Amino acid sequence: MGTVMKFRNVRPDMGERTAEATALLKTLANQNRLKIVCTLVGGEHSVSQLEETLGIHQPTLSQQLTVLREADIVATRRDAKQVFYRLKEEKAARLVMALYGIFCREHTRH
Amino acid sequence: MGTVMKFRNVRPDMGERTAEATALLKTLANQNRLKIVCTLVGGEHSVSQLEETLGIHQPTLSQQLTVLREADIVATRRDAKQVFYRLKEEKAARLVMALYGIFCREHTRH
DNA sequence: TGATCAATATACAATTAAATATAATGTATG
DNA sequence: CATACATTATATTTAATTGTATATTGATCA
Repeated sequence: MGTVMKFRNVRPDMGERTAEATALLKTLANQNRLKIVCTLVGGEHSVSQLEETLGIHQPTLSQQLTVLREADIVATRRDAKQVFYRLKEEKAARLVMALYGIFCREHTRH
Repeated sequence: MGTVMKFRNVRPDMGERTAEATALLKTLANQNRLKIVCTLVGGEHSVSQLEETLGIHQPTLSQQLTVLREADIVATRRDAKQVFYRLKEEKAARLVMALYGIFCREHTRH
């Protein structure tokens, strides 16, 4: 109760996995990239769709998509002139869902 | 099925909250800080306990604790010479628990 | 075929921020 | 006031972000 929190029997030592976890956190710790990934949770989008939906200008968008691609978080499919992006990494999708629960619903404490 | 994922009916637009969310992600997107927060999920620790447990040398530890303090993620309590840190921000605790679920259990796709 | 347009990607440069080691300083206790 | 512990300052290195310019790729049509 109060503000202190304890989860004594869960012990998330996270140990060896902090490297992997922080890598994912870093990749998503950018407003543009987080918006992109959130959008892709709803299904694949082309670059121009993302550009219009998010209002991120094209080279910036492409650069951040490259970051996500190199982090293996997204995959692409080409259809004629357009390139469609989709989520590939389940961990990223799960993290976004968790963020959604934390930030976009008010404190559903159980 | 496959690698493509869709959550059509969940729509985490995240909208206005990306700023808040990325701020938290950024704060945790550092191995030292993530280890500290993971440790604190198990209850409060003094700086020297953290130093010993995590093997982070003392000024670095103190600097990262300052970052966490300024982000309002931890709070402190002084007992004689020692300062004890504890988690204060529930969102951070919830995010760490989510990370634990994602990285420290193998794919509990239920 | 080659000129052209539209969609996407890359290169580069400039700015700004992050990380961490070393050193110096603060502060409570005994 | 000496000690143990904790914090802050400084300096250096390294990385992230984003704008502008340019390049690539695929489609279209004269």
